[in-house]
Amino acid sequence: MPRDGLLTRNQIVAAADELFYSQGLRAVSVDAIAEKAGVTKKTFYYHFKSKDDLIGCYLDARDRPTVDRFKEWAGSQGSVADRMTRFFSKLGRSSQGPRWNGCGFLRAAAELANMRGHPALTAARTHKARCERWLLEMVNEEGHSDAETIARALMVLIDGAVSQILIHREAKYATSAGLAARSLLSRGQL
Amino acid sequence: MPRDGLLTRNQIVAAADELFYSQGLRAVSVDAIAEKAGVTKKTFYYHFKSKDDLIGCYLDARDRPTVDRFKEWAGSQGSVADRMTRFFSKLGRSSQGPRWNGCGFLRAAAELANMRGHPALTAARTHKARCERWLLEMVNEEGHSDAETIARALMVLIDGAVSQILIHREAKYATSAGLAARSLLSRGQL
DNA sequence: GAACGTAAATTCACTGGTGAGTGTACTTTC
DNA sequence: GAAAGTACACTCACCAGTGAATTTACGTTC
Repeated sequence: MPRDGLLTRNQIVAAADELFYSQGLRAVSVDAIAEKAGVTKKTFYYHFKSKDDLIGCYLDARDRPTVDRFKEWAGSQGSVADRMTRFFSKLGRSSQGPRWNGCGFLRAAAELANMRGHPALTAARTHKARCERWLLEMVNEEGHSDAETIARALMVLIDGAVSQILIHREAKYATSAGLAARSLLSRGQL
Repeated sequence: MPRDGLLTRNQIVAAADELFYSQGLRAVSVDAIAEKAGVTKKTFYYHFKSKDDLIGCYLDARDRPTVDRFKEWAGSQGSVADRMTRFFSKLGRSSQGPRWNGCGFLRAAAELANMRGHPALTAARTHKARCERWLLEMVNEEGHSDAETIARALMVLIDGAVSQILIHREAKYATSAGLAARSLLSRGQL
């Protein structure tokens, strides 16, 4: 009994998102995703070329929402230093939720590190570039010299904080990252 | 034909190291490791309780050598800022080697993020704590206030740089991390 | 110092289960 | 009635882990 194709496809991606994000890419089988989506495997393969294809779509679907959440965390009031402080504070709080498992893009890149050309790596790169661009715009508006280097450093702080929290499960790494961000922005160069 | 048991065990760990680090944990089968080590699967299971057990041993074996390499990169001359600058410069260079695939501990933690209690997560935490302790000692010797926060921030910078380089395969993220480290250390507080 | 027994180390062949992906046929909508 | 969407049942490869038998090193005994 055919339902709306796009709806089915979205249900599959939603199921994949839950499963992949919580358990990892290779740990989740196509069967498990199909079952969670309430669909047979053949239907799955009607909508996606392969599991790798789905992995790419899963990450693509996560891109915008993630960046939007970041922007929301940072807010639009105050200096870049203020905004990053808020950002890291929110990150610290959010990371203590029971479902939090780090950055899906980072984890995908870690798991598929050797698969050059894999759609997931492309998606991760694209996403991280978009984050960095957002950071760069913020830094630029404030008129820092060497804004690109600063934006990259902020990106390093974000992913570093996420990684450390994932390992230790302690929010204090976000606080430390916030401190580093403030000191970076209060000078702008060396 | 029994050989020296410890020798065989080490050969298995060495094979696992190559395979796990280059391809990931779940991507590598016990069969592949046994074959690379020149041993049957049963011999493997004579030396290790399970694949998860081996994964833990693989990371444990990596701990000390990794920290030693870090110490060597940083050297012992100059201020902490100097040493971190050298460190990030070496990291940037090393990351461009053909075999480099990021941090094995981080990647293991990313792949097994949901496996609370897994030996790999314990090993990763232990290793990162050891790195952080090294950083803390360095920072303390220089008499910074709030040395713990600074050490944590340096740790964030290291793993952040490694993550960004893994994603973009560009060494410039190490340079940016070095800049952030210098600005962090040149003030020490905020 | 030769024969022996035992435990450590190893092998081959196997099992039960699960993985990704497919062939064919059915159903619904337009 | 054609095409889009879905289902069931299947293939074949691989995977983690095991059972039973075998080989070797080495300390003990005569």
